[in-house]
Amino acid sequence: MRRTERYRLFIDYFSEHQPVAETELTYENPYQLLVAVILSAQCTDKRVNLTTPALFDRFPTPYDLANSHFEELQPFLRSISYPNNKTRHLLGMAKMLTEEFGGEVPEDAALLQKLPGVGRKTANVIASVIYNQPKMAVDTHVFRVSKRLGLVDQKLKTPLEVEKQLMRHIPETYVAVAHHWLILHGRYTCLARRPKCEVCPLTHFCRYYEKHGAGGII
DNA sequence: ATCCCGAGGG
DNA sequence: CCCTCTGGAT
Repeated sequence: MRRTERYRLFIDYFSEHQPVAETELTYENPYQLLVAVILSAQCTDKRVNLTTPALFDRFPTPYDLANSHFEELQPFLRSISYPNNKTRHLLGMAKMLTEEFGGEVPEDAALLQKLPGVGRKTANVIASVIYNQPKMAVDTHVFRVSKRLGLVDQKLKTPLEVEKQLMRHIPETYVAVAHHWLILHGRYTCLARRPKCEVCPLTHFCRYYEKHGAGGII
């Protein structure tokens, strides 16, 4: 099957069954989403959402965060992964945001990536969700699922390579929603360890299923 | 044991 | 390219 055909089947299915797909992180403004996405590295959204209410209550603006310090902030992040790194990231991010960007979250992905704790994936999420830019953030789910489905070469080794191939094939107007489709599919069906092929609606064009069959283990 | 909407540093 | 960070869920 040709690659363009896989994209058509993928988009057709989710357009029909999941026309609206958005992030599960809870946030009320760009600053809050930026913080939430930074915290979400190697951590479930559910756990981030348990952490952020107290955090946003104590630090409602980047200025509050910038005026804090490690010992005060770190306890808020104790129950998520990499609390020490993320404490440093948030403090550095807030400092740069307030000192260089007037407290506003920048729109440009290249500027976003200058912020401590913000890599390409996080920058693309912000640019896409907050500023409606056609950016594909490649996280662990997008990386795994797009390869399994055969949307990109299975041998690709970096998220950037996967991002480029996806962007080459997905129409701009579908990039944002397709990102969330890949996330949702990876989180609830195409699981990393034991994908639920028996209930997956995409097996008729999935390269992973074609190769491993039902119940195939990685 | 392996993974979770990664980033930074070597 | 690799490694480290590092809590919680399965």
